[in-house]
Amino acid sequence: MNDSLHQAARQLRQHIHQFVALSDEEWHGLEPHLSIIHLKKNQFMVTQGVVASQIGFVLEGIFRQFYTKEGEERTTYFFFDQQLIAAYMSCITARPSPVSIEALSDATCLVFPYPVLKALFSQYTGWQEFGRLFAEYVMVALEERMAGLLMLSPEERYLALLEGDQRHLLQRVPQHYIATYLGITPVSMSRIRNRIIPK
Amino acid sequence: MNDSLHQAARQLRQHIHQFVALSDEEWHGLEPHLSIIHLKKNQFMVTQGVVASQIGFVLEGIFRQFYTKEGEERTTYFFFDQQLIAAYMSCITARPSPVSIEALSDATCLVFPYPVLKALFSQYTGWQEFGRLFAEYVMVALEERMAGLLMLSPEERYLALLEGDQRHLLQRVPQHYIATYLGITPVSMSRIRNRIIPK
DNA sequence: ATCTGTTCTTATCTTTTGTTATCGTTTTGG
DNA sequence: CCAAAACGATAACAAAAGATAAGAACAGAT
Repeated sequence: MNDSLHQAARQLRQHIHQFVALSDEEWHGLEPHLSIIHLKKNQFMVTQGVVASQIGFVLEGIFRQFYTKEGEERTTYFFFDQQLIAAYMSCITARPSPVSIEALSDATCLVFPYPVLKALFSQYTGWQEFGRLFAEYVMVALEERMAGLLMLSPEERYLALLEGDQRHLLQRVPQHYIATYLGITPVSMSRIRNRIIPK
Repeated sequence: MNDSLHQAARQLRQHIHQFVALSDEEWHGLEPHLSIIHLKKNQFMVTQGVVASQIGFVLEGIFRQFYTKEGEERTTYFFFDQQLIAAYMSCITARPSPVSIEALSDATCLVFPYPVLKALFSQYTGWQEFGRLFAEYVMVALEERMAGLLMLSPEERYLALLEGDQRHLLQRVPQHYIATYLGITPVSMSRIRNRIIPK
């Protein structure tokens, strides 16, 4: 049974390796703090208003991150397989999370506490470097997201999604979540689809 | 004459100190690479399409960062006194910058090459930590910017600006730049102002 | 298999925003 | 100091998006 934990840990290390090559010692600083959680569809991993303290790594499943305002939800991000998942901003700032993260399917995650990661930052240069590179990675993603919202029309944003890497993955999420991700209403997105598909 | 350079360097060190306390040795790794540049109003500090390699620190002046698309410009950020200024994304990714940065007034900056900073990252733990904290700082700012664009109406975004820290500084920049910063046209922003001021 | 709730489309109506053009006013450069 | 350019407000019209509601297709649960 612990096999699955070890295998998952290996996957996470592989993922982190894309950012930085950690020594075995550095890696072993994190490994004992890993555990696996299972979530049912529609279960929350992070709840708005609570200070987030867990970092996850998606082993299986789909998640959405969203803001709520006057009962209306706006999706800001989708998380898929083999991705780090967290209300990272809340972890960093230690302020209550403005967003919730919800499983859109039954899901499995490897998780560990952010305080552990933070301690590793100051303890090991490899982890400190990972912290920088990961933050830079998120930064670039956010900049592109912001630029899209500012520069592209709703139709262009939809088309960009269709051409993106996550094209096929997004087919598994309800369209009204995608609509709010694009900053428009589901009705408006339906019109856009209608306008485009005929081609 | 070198006095001004030293004084500027002290200001930069003070600014960086908000992120991390550098040892004298760490600081001296950067100091020799600092220089001062003067820009005239409307002069570009970073040009779209060129790989940026300079980090600046605004000593005096106002700057705007903007995207261009089919001749239309959208401002993504304003930079003021005592702020680090760069097409950081371009520096990090070593890809041509999608944005330009333009002085909106005669300006003075302290500058240094990004490659120097990058070398300091791997050489000193203090600098590595600064790299992480700075990236995290930018990340949080971008997340808030994105959330604003996704969650707030144009009018709410304008009101948020009026209540922001940079309230007074923004009075010195032409309104049509602010309009594109909010993701709307100058005409639309004029309507919003009209709608609001009567109160 | 049926029932219930969700999801998506479509239609209608309203509101908001963009577009274009005009007109004072201010700023800037020669 | 003057002419030209830039700036901001406003009006009129067109285009796009939001709100709401109705209905069809689909999935999940009992």
